[in-house]
Amino acid sequence: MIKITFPDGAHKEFRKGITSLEIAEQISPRLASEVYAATVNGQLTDLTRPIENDAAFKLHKWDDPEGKHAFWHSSSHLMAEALEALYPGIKFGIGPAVENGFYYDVDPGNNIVITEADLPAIENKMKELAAAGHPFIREEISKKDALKLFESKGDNYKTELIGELEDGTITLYRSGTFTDLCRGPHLPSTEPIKAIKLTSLAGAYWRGDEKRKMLTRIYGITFPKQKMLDDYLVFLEEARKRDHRRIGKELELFTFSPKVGMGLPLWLPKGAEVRQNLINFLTGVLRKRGYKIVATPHIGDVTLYKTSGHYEKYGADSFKPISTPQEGEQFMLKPMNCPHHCEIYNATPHSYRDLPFRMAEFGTVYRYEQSGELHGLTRVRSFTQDDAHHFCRPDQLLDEFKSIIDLVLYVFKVLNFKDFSAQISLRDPENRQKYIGSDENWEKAEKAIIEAAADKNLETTVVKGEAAFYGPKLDFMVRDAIGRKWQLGTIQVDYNLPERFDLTYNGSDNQKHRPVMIHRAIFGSMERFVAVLIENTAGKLPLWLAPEKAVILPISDKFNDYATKVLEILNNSDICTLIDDRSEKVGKKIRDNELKRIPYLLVIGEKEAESGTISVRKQGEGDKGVMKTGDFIEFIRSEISRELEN
RNA sequence: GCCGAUGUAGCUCAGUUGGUCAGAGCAGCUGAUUUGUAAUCUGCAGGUCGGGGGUUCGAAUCCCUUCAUCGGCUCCA
Repeated sequence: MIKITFPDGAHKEFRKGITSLEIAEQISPRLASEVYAATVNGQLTDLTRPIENDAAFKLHKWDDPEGKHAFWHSSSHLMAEALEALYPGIKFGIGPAVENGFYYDVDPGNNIVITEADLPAIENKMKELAAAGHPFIREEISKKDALKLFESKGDNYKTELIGELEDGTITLYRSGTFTDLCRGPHLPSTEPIKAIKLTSLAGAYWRGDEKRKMLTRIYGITFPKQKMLDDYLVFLEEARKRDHRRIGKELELFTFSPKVGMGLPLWLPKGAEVRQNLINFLTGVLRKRGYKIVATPHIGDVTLYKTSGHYEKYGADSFKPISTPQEGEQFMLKPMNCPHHCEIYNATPHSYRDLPFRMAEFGTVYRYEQSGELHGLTRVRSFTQDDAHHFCRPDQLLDEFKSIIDLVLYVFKVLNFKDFSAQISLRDPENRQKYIGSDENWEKAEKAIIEAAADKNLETTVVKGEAAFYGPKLDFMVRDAIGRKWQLGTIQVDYNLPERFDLTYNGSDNQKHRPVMIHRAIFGSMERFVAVLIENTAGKLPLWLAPEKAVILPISDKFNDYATKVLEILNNSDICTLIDDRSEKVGKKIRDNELKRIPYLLVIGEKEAESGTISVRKQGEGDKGVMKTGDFIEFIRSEISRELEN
């Protein structure tokens, strides 16, 4: 007998060799039908594998990420089986479970192109195979046999993967006619896979290398119940309505023009108002925190970027340098503000007493992003960073870094951003030539970031290979409406630019010393931040940010005079207000202005005109009752300061 | 840049196999109505069917090319 310990600490004896599925069945048959994987002694495993020793034990249902993972990974095998049936000779790359479903990278060969029109047929084949309920069978196999098996199928992608594996660690999973190299775990069979949707089709380079062949990636998602799939599709549809590109157009916030150029956003008056509100807010916060605001030009001499190292790293992928009538003179559109800021630092001498020097600029930069990378306001070729650089003594680095973490958290809190994550981005130890600077400085910088994040009790994930070329960073990521991650804030430690620009300060010993530089942005860029804000709020911006705070709706033309009077009072009180004096019914006016996401709708009719009041309706919430105009002004002001004090 | 898809009025979309297929709703402008908390009615105007080239007696529709957009990949200082 073996002792199985459950997550709640309870334990029970079972016969040696019992499977997780059998344990679940003994607990209840219903549970057995709802579990998809198990963790045995910390190891995620198939339900059908025998347990030979005492073990800590946990079953994974759909609600666990592990359960979904097994479900979707099995679904990816199921799709592969369907593909193999429909496209004989098709070759397989990798086919993992992802956050929302799964994909498989395939090479159909023979110049066959799989298009979206083919997806329903593949879905149907999957449904047919799933209904057959073939079991997933695990097999351990030697490297030699694995190579032989996949060579015989001509599956060169799989043999490449096997070639890199240690002998003795190779497992296969078979289901129906399909056999795959796979670590598992998998469902006991394809039977629980009831609802199937292949969602999209894309190209993906083999092993993520753009020099290698592009495979066809088929994305799909599956559920144990049709209802769950239906709900998911409704959710996706709702999310698409929050897309900032759509809302940006509906609410007239920003646009793009082919005549101006792709990826070059044009802020319309209302969008520019939102953007300016954010800038004003942040500028106020920065001043309180000892930042000095600076301003630099949109171009810089190429030698500036050769000094910083950016030219060597990105010169070829940038907007080409601008030539002048002067022979040999070349300027670049500013792709970042840091080199300019270094020269501002160098413009005056610095004493150790004056550090840290915090320099901030809303600096517009230009980067030649590849055409296929552009995406609404989140990925553009011209954007304004809320950039700042902290120049500090080495002994100040940690505190300075921590103060920036506080600042980011403060701003996110005011803006009610809850759903963000923090990522520590370190260099790729395998690929050191991608980075500049000494190993010693890199280690110091990485250590400082890890320590500061830990000190602030920030929950972080560490990703190697995501560092900037001059230093490691702490990035703040948020999700858009459909779950894509975008980097907003970033804090980066840099020992390299101070060297390259020969930045110094006089120490207490009257010797020259090298400051450390921290690059940081909170919003990241005004463009991306507004985009994420729109998607998070579905366009219902907080009052203080809304470009228009209220709209007056006279019930009929008879009250236009009074309405105009109220309009003037509100606008003179700095509450940006509109009037909707169309000869429409109030119902219509309310509907139209609700859809414009104007925070307050002020209905005015006979009663109001007589008593000098307004009838206040809050966007999305309905009638709030009658108020004196003066009280409304006070109310709006207090609402705004409440939001900003948050 | 790469793979796949899409592009018809300001917006959202119809438009079968090439032949009354240049259409609708919303928005806009007219006129009527004077309205009490999410859509009043009338009329009008709006498009070289993304651009260019080709096939054809005839192209929104088929082919080529180009631009842009969308979903991914790669990239993201």
